[in-house]
Amino acid sequence: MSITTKEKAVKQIIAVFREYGYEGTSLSLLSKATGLGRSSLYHHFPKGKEDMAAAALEAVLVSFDTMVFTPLRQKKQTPFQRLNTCAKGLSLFYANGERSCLINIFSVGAAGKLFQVPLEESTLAMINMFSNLAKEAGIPGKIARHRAEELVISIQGALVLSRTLHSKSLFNRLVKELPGRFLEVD
Amino acid sequence: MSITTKEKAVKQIIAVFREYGYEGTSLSLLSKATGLGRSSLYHHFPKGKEDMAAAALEAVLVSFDTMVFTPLRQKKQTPFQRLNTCAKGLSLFYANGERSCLINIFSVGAAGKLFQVPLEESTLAMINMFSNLAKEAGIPGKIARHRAEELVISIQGALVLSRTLHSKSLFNRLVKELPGRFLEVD
DNA sequence: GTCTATATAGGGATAGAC
DNA sequence: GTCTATCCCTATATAGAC
Repeated sequence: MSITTKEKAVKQIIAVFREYGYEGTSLSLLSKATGLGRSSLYHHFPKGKEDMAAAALEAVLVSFDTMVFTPLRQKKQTPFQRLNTCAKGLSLFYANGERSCLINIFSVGAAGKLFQVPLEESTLAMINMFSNLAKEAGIPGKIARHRAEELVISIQGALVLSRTLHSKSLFNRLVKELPGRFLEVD
Repeated sequence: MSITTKEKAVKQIIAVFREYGYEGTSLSLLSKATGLGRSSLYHHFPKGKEDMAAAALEAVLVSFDTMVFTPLRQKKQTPFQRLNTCAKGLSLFYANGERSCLINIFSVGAAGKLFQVPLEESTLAMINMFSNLAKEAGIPGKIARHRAEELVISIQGALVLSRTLHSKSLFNRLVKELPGRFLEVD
Protein backbone atom coordinates (compact mmCIF):
# COMPACT_ATOMS: atom_id res chain seq x y z
CA MET A 1 0.00 0.00 0.00
CA SER A 2 1.45 3.35 -1.01
CA ILE A 3 1.84 6.15 1.45
CA THR A 4 -1.00 8.15 -0.05
CA THR A 5 -3.24 5.09 -0.02
CA LYS A 6 -2.51 4.72 3.67
CA GLU A 7 -3.29 8.37 4.18
CA LYS A 8 -6.66 7.83 2.53
CA ALA A 9 -7.29 4.84 4.75
CA VAL A 10 -6.49 6.92 7.82
CA LYS A 11 -8.98 9.55 6.65
CA GLN A 12 -11.71 6.94 6.49
CA ILE A 13 -10.65 5.59 9.87
CA ILE A 14 -10.90 9.05 11.39
CA ALA A 15 -14.44 9.43 10.08
CA VAL A 16 -15.51 6.16 11.70
CA PHE A 17 -14.00 6.99 15.10
CA ARG A 18 -15.56 10.45 15.01
CA GLU A 19 -19.01 9.03 14.40
CA TYR A 20 -19.00 5.90 16.57
CA GLY A 21 -16.49 6.72 19.30
CA TYR A 22 -13.61 4.48 20.29
CA GLU A 23 -15.61 1.65 21.79
CA GLY A 24 -18.40 1.89 19.26
CA THR A 25 -15.94 1.42 16.43
CA SER A 26 -15.39 -2.20 15.40
CA LEU A 27 -12.86 -3.69 13.02
CA SER A 28 -15.76 -4.59 10.74
CA LEU A 29 -16.74 -0.92 10.48
CA LEU A 30 -13.13 0.02 9.84
CA SER A 31 -12.79 -2.73 7.27
CA LYS A 32 -15.90 -1.55 5.45
CA ALA A 33 -14.85 2.11 5.57
CA THR A 34 -11.33 1.49 4.26
CA GLY A 35 -12.19 -1.30 1.85
CA LEU A 36 -9.46 -3.43 3.46
CA GLY A 37 -9.98 -6.82 5.03
CA ARG A 38 -9.61 -7.16 8.76
CA SER A 39 -6.28 -8.93 8.38
CA SER A 40 -4.96 -6.27 6.03
CA LEU A 41 -5.68 -3.71 8.68
CA TYR A 42 -3.53 -5.66 11.11
CA HIS A 43 -0.73 -5.66 8.57
CA HIS A 44 -0.65 -1.86 8.63
CA PHE A 45 -1.66 -1.41 12.24
CA PRO A 46 -0.17 -4.34 14.21
CA LYS A 47 -1.92 -3.52 17.46
CA GLY A 48 -5.25 -3.27 15.65
CA LYS A 49 -7.84 -0.85 16.86
CA GLU A 50 -5.54 0.86 19.33
CA ASP A 51 -2.97 1.56 16.61
CA MET A 52 -5.64 2.84 14.25
CA ALA A 53 -7.03 5.16 16.89
CA ALA A 54 -3.51 6.43 17.60
CA ALA A 55 -2.91 7.02 13.88
CA ALA A 56 -6.27 8.77 13.60
CA LEU A 57 -5.55 11.03 16.55
CA GLU A 58 -2.08 11.89 15.28
CA ALA A 59 -3.33 12.67 11.78
CA VAL A 60 -6.13 14.80 13.17
CA LEU A 61 -3.71 16.80 15.30
CA VAL A 62 -1.39 17.38 12.35
CA SER A 63 -4.33 18.46 10.21
CA PHE A 64 -5.56 20.78 12.96
CA ASP A 65 -2.14 22.36 13.23
CA THR A 66 -2.08 22.99 9.49
CA MET A 67 -5.58 24.35 9.16
CA VAL A 68 -6.01 26.23 12.43
CA PHE A 69 -2.63 26.96 13.99
CA THR A 70 -0.59 27.81 10.90
CA PRO A 71 -2.61 30.98 10.22
CA LEU A 72 -1.93 32.09 13.79
CA ARG A 73 1.81 31.91 13.18
CA GLN A 74 1.88 34.35 10.22
CA LYS A 75 3.79 37.06 11.99
CA LYS A 76 3.57 39.43 9.04
CA GLN A 77 -0.17 39.71 9.48
CA THR A 78 -2.03 41.49 12.24
CA PRO A 79 -3.49 39.32 15.00
CA PHE A 80 -6.96 40.14 13.70
CA GLN A 81 -6.11 39.04 10.17
CA ARG A 82 -4.59 35.83 11.48
CA LEU A 83 -7.64 35.13 13.59
CA ASN A 84 -9.85 35.59 10.57
CA THR A 85 -7.96 32.96 8.60
CA CYS A 86 -7.85 30.72 11.65
CA ALA A 87 -11.62 30.97 12.01
CA LYS A 88 -12.07 29.87 8.41
CA GLY A 89 -9.77 26.95 9.15
CA LEU A 90 -11.92 25.98 12.12
CA SER A 91 -15.06 25.96 9.97
CA LEU A 92 -13.37 23.78 7.41
CA PHE A 93 -11.78 21.45 9.93
CA TYR A 94 -15.03 20.80 11.80
CA ALA A 95 -17.21 21.04 8.68
CA ASN A 96 -19.25 23.86 10.22
CA GLY A 97 -19.70 21.87 13.39
CA GLU A 98 -20.91 18.69 11.73
CA ARG A 99 -17.76 16.81 12.65
CA SER A 100 -17.03 15.88 16.24
CA CYS A 101 -13.72 16.64 17.89
CA LEU A 102 -11.67 13.49 18.49
CA ILE A 103 -10.26 15.09 21.64
CA ASN A 104 -13.75 14.98 23.12
CA ILE A 105 -14.69 11.64 21.58
CA PHE A 106 -11.54 9.91 22.81
CA SER A 107 -11.69 11.40 26.30
CA VAL A 108 -14.22 8.78 27.44
CA GLY A 109 -13.73 5.24 28.73
CA ALA A 110 -10.80 3.08 27.68
CA ALA A 111 -9.60 5.57 25.05
CA GLY A 112 -9.50 8.28 27.71
CA LYS A 113 -6.85 6.31 29.58
CA LEU A 114 -4.98 5.15 26.46
CA PHE A 115 -4.66 8.66 25.06
CA GLN A 116 -4.68 10.64 28.26
CA VAL A 117 -1.33 12.33 27.57
CA PRO A 118 -1.86 13.46 23.95
CA LEU A 119 -5.42 14.57 24.74
CA GLU A 120 -4.24 16.74 27.58
CA GLU A 121 -1.28 18.08 25.62
CA SER A 122 -3.32 18.98 22.57
CA THR A 123 -5.92 20.74 24.68
CA LEU A 124 -3.18 22.76 26.34
CA ALA A 125 -1.60 23.45 22.95
CA MET A 126 -4.86 24.98 21.73
CA ILE A 127 -5.09 27.17 24.79
CA ASN A 128 -1.46 28.27 24.44
CA MET A 129 -1.78 29.12 20.74
CA PHE A 130 -4.75 31.41 21.31
CA SER A 131 -3.28 32.81 24.47
CA ASN A 132 -0.06 33.78 22.69
CA LEU A 133 -1.99 35.49 19.92
CA ALA A 134 -3.92 37.55 22.44
CA LYS A 135 -0.69 38.55 24.13
CA GLU A 136 0.77 39.62 20.78
CA ALA A 137 -2.32 41.76 20.33
CA GLY A 138 -1.45 43.57 23.54
CA ILE A 139 -3.79 41.80 25.93
CA PRO A 140 -2.23 41.25 29.37
CA GLY A 141 -1.01 37.69 29.96
CA LYS A 142 -3.50 36.64 32.56
CA ILE A 143 -6.48 37.94 30.63
CA ALA A 144 -5.08 36.48 27.42
CA ARG A 145 -4.91 33.03 28.91
CA HIS A 146 -8.36 33.39 30.48
CA ARG A 147 -9.82 34.31 27.12
CA ALA A 148 -8.02 31.51 25.32
CA GLU A 149 -9.41 29.00 27.80
CA GLU A 150 -12.90 30.34 27.25
CA LEU A 151 -12.48 30.12 23.51
CA VAL A 152 -11.43 26.49 23.60
CA ILE A 153 -14.32 25.80 25.97
CA SER A 154 -16.69 27.48 23.52
CA ILE A 155 -15.39 25.48 20.57
CA GLN A 156 -15.80 22.18 22.38
CA GLY A 157 -19.19 23.17 23.76
CA ALA A 158 -20.48 24.37 20.41
CA LEU A 159 -19.47 21.05 18.87
CA VAL A 160 -21.42 19.20 21.55
CA LEU A 161 -24.51 21.30 20.93
CA SER A 162 -24.18 20.95 17.17
CA ARG A 163 -24.35 17.21 17.70
CA THR A 164 -27.33 17.19 20.04
CA LEU A 165 -29.31 19.89 18.24
CA HIS A 166 -28.40 18.69 14.75
CA SER A 167 -27.79 22.26 13.76
CA LYS A 168 -24.74 24.09 12.53
CA SER A 169 -26.03 27.52 13.51
CA LEU A 170 -24.44 27.83 16.96
CA PHE A 171 -21.05 26.68 15.74
CA ASN A 172 -21.23 28.95 12.71
CA ARG A 173 -22.14 31.91 14.86
CA LEU A 174 -19.28 31.21 17.24
CA VAL A 175 -16.80 31.14 14.38
CA LYS A 176 -18.29 34.24 12.82
CA GLU A 177 -18.08 36.25 16.01
CA LEU A 178 -14.72 34.82 17.03
CA PRO A 179 -12.29 37.28 15.42
CA GLY A 180 -14.12 40.36 16.62
CA ARG A 181 -14.76 39.17 20.13
CA PHE A 182 -11.53 37.45 21.00
CA LEU A 183 -9.39 40.55 20.65
CA GLU A 184 -11.84 43.19 21.80
CA VAL A 185 -10.80 45.50 24.62
CA ASP A 186 -13.35 45.95 27.36
CA MET B 1 -36.29 -5.19 44.94
CA SER B 2 -37.76 -2.15 46.67
CA ILE B 3 -38.16 1.13 44.88
CA THR B 4 -35.33 2.77 46.79
CA THR B 5 -33.08 -0.19 46.06
CA LYS B 6 -33.82 0.25 42.38
CA GLU B 7 -33.04 3.93 42.70
CA LYS B 8 -29.68 3.04 44.16
CA ALA B 9 -29.06 0.64 41.31
CA VAL B 10 -29.87 3.36 38.79
CA LYS B 11 -27.40 5.65 40.52
CA GLN B 12 -24.66 3.08 40.07
CA ILE B 13 -25.73 2.53 36.47
CA ILE B 14 -25.49 6.25 35.79
CA ALA B 15 -21.95 6.32 37.14
CA VAL B 16 -20.89 3.51 34.81
CA PHE B 17 -22.41 5.07 31.69
CA ARG B 18 -20.86 8.43 32.55
CA GLU B 19 -17.41 6.92 32.81
CA TYR B 20 -17.41 4.37 30.00
CA GLY B 21 -19.93 5.77 27.53
CA TYR B 22 -22.81 3.80 26.07
CA GLU B 23 -20.80 1.38 23.95
CA GLY B 24 -18.00 1.07 26.47
CA THR B 25 -20.45 -0.04 29.14
CA SER B 26 -20.97 -3.81 29.31
CA LEU B 27 -23.50 -5.82 31.26
CA SER B 28 -20.58 -7.18 33.27
CA LEU B 29 -19.63 -3.68 34.38
CA LEU B 30 -23.24 -2.90 35.22
CA SER B 31 -23.57 -6.18 37.08
CA LYS B 32 -20.46 -5.44 39.11
CA ALA B 33 -21.51 -1.85 39.84
CA THR B 34 -25.02 -2.75 40.98
CA GLY B 35 -24.15 -6.00 42.68
CA LEU B 36 -26.87 -7.75 40.66
CA GLY B 37 -26.36 -10.69 38.34
CA ARG B 38 -26.79 -10.17 34.62
CA SER B 39 -30.14 -11.97 34.65
CA SER B 40 -31.40 -9.92 37.57
CA LEU B 41 -30.69 -6.81 35.56
CA TYR B 42 -32.88 -8.18 32.78
CA HIS B 43 -35.67 -8.73 35.27
CA HIS B 44 -35.73 -5.02 36.05
CA PHE B 45 -34.74 -3.77 32.63
CA PRO B 46 -36.26 -6.17 30.07
CA LYS B 47 -34.52 -4.65 27.08
CA GLY B 48 -31.17 -4.83 28.86
CA LYS B 49 -28.58 -2.19 28.22
CA GLU B 50 -30.88 0.04 26.20
CA ASP B 51 -33.43 0.10 29.03
CA MET B 52 -30.76 0.82 31.59
CA ALA B 53 -29.38 3.68 29.55
CA ALA B 54 -32.89 5.08 29.16
CA ALA B 55 -33.48 4.81 32.91
CA ALA B 56 -30.13 6.46 33.58
CA LEU B 57 -30.87 9.33 31.22
CA GLU B 58 -34.33 9.87 32.64
CA ALA B 59 -33.07 9.85 36.23
CA VAL B 60 -30.29 12.24 35.34
CA LEU B 61 -32.71 14.67 33.74
CA VAL B 62 -35.03 14.55 36.75
CA SER B 63 -32.10 15.14 39.06
CA PHE B 64 -30.87 18.01 36.91
CA ASP B 65 -34.30 19.60 37.00
CA THR B 66 -34.36 19.37 40.78
CA MET B 67 -30.86 20.65 41.42
CA VAL B 68 -30.45 23.21 38.65
CA PHE B 69 -33.84 24.27 37.28
CA THR B 70 -35.87 24.39 40.48
CA PRO B 71 -33.86 27.32 41.86
CA LEU B 72 -34.55 29.22 38.64
CA ARG B 73 -38.30 28.90 39.19
CA GLN B 74 -38.34 30.60 42.62
CA LYS B 75 -40.28 33.63 41.49
CA LYS B 76 -40.07 35.27 44.88
CA GLN B 77 -36.33 35.64 44.53
CA THR B 78 -34.49 38.02 42.24
CA PRO B 79 -33.02 36.55 39.06
CA PHE B 80 -29.55 37.05 40.52
CA GLN B 81 -30.39 35.19 43.71
CA ARG B 82 -31.91 32.35 41.71
CA LEU B 83 -28.85 32.15 39.49
CA ASN B 84 -26.64 31.93 42.55
CA THR B 85 -28.50 28.92 43.87
CA CYS B 86 -28.63 27.42 40.40
CA ALA B 87 -24.85 27.76 40.10
CA LYS B 88 -24.40 25.89 43.37
CA GLY B 89 -26.68 23.19 41.98
CA LEU B 90 -24.52 22.92 38.88
CA SER B 91 -21.39 22.42 40.97
CA LEU B 92 -23.07 19.72 42.97
CA PHE B 93 -24.65 18.00 40.00
CA TYR B 94 -21.41 17.80 38.03
CA ALA B 95 -19.22 17.33 41.13
CA ASN B 96 -17.19 20.45 40.26
CA GLY B 97 -16.74 19.21 36.72
CA GLU B 98 -15.51 15.75 37.62
CA ARG B 99 -18.67 14.10 36.31
CA SER B 100 -19.39 14.00 32.60
CA CYS B 101 -22.70 15.10 31.17
CA LEU B 102 -24.75 12.17 29.86
CA ILE B 103 -26.16 14.43 27.15
CA ASN B 104 -22.68 14.67 25.70
CA ILE B 105 -21.72 11.07 26.42
CA PHE B 106 -24.88 9.65 24.84
CA SER B 107 -24.73 11.88 21.77
CA VAL B 108 -22.19 9.60 20.08
CA GLY B 109 -22.68 6.46 18.02
CA ALA B 110 -25.60 4.09 18.57
CA ALA B 111 -26.82 5.92 21.67
CA GLY B 112 -26.92 9.16 19.70
CA LYS B 113 -29.56 7.66 17.45
CA LEU B 114 -31.43 5.82 20.21
CA PHE B 115 -31.75 8.91 22.38
CA GLN B 116 -31.75 11.58 19.71
CA VAL B 117 -35.10 13.06 20.76
CA PRO B 118 -34.57 13.34 24.54
CA LEU B 119 -31.01 14.61 24.02
CA GLU B 120 -32.20 17.37 21.74
CA GLU B 121 -35.16 18.21 23.94
CA SER B 122 -33.14 18.41 27.11
CA THR B 123 -30.52 20.61 25.47
CA LEU B 124 -33.28 22.94 24.30
CA ALA B 125 -34.85 22.85 27.75
CA MET B 126 -31.60 24.07 29.28
CA ILE B 127 -31.39 26.90 26.80
CA ASN B 128 -35.00 27.87 27.38
CA MET B 129 -34.71 27.88 31.17
CA PHE B 130 -31.73 30.23 31.14
CA SER B 131 -33.21 32.32 28.38
CA ASN B 132 -36.43 32.84 30.32
CA LEU B 133 -34.51 33.88 33.39
CA ALA B 134 -32.57 36.47 31.42
CA LYS B 135 -35.82 37.82 29.99
CA GLU B 136 -37.29 38.10 33.47
CA ALA B 137 -34.22 40.10 34.41
CA GLY B 138 -35.10 42.57 31.68
CA ILE B 139 -32.75 41.40 28.96
CA PRO B 140 -34.30 41.62 25.48
CA GLY B 141 -35.51 38.29 24.10
CA LYS B 142 -33.01 37.87 21.33
CA ILE B 143 -30.03 38.71 23.51
CA ALA B 144 -31.42 36.56 26.31
CA ARG B 145 -31.57 33.51 24.08
CA HIS B 146 -28.14 34.25 22.66
CA ARG B 147 -26.68 34.40 26.12
CA ALA B 148 -28.47 31.25 27.25
CA GLU B 149 -27.07 29.39 24.27
CA GLU B 150 -23.57 30.57 25.11
CA LEU B 151 -24.00 29.52 28.72
CA VAL B 152 -25.03 25.98 27.81
CA ILE B 153 -22.14 25.86 25.34
CA SER B 154 -19.79 26.96 28.10
CA ILE B 155 -21.08 24.35 30.53
CA GLN B 156 -20.65 21.53 28.03
CA GLY B 157 -17.27 22.82 26.90
CA ALA B 158 -15.99 23.24 30.44
CA LEU B 159 -16.97 19.66 31.20
CA VAL B 160 -15.02 18.46 28.17
CA LEU B 161 -11.94 20.38 29.24
CA SER B 162 -12.27 19.20 32.83
CA ARG B 163 -12.09 15.66 31.47
CA THR B 164 -9.11 16.18 29.19
CA LEU B 165 -7.14 18.43 31.55
CA HIS B 166 -8.04 16.46 34.69
CA SER B 167 -8.65 19.71 36.45
CA LYS B 168 -11.71 21.22 38.06
CA SER B 169 -10.44 24.77 37.87
CA LEU B 170 -12.02 25.85 34.58
CA PHE B 171 -15.41 24.44 35.51
CA ASN B 172 -15.24 25.97 38.96
CA ARG B 173 -14.35 29.36 37.53
CA LEU B 174 -17.21 29.19 35.06
CA VAL B 175 -19.67 28.47 37.84
CA LYS B 176 -18.20 31.14 40.07
CA GLU B 177 -18.42 33.83 37.39
CA LEU B 178 -21.77 32.65 36.08
CA PRO B 179 -24.23 34.67 38.21
CA GLY B 180 -22.41 37.95 37.73
CA ARG B 181 -21.75 37.59 34.02
CA PHE B 182 -24.98 36.08 32.79
CA LEU B 183 -27.14 39.00 33.83
CA GLU B 184 -24.69 41.86 33.32
CA VAL B 185 -25.76 44.74 31.07
CA ASP B 186 -23.21 45.81 28.51
C1' DG C 1 0.13 -6.73 0.83
C1' DT C 2 -4.21 -8.98 0.79
C1' DC C 3 -6.88 -12.76 1.41
C1' DT C 4 -9.45 -17.12 3.90
C1' DA C 5 -9.78 -19.63 7.82
C1' DT C 6 -9.79 -19.99 12.47
C1' DA C 7 -8.88 -19.39 17.52
C1' DT C 8 -10.57 -17.39 21.66
C1' DA C 9 -12.87 -14.26 24.44
C1' DG C 10 -16.60 -11.41 25.65
C1' DG C 11 -20.79 -9.28 24.26
C1' DG C 12 -26.05 -9.38 24.79
C1' DA C 13 -29.82 -12.12 25.80
C1' DT C 14 -33.01 -16.08 27.45
C1' DA C 15 -34.75 -20.34 30.02
C1' DG C 16 -35.70 -22.24 33.93
C1' DA C 17 -34.40 -23.69 38.87
C1' DC C 18 -34.84 -21.89 43.37
C1' DG D 1 -36.43 -11.38 42.58
C1' DT D 2 -32.11 -13.63 42.03
C1' DC D 3 -29.43 -17.18 40.56
C1' DT D 4 -26.88 -20.83 37.16
C1' DA D 5 -26.50 -22.45 32.81
C1' DT D 6 -26.58 -21.81 28.20
C1' DC D 7 -27.16 -19.89 23.43
C1' DC D 8 -25.77 -17.22 19.72
C1' DC D 9 -23.41 -13.59 17.92
C1' DT D 10 -19.80 -10.41 17.22
C1' DA D 11 -15.42 -8.77 18.71
C1' DT D 12 -10.39 -8.90 18.53
C1' DA D 13 -6.57 -11.23 17.01
C1' DT D 14 -3.54 -14.64 14.61
C1' DA D 15 -1.77 -18.16 11.18
C1' DG D 16 -0.73 -19.17 6.92
C1' DA D 17 -1.97 -19.50 1.79
C1' DC D 18 -1.47 -16.80 -2.30
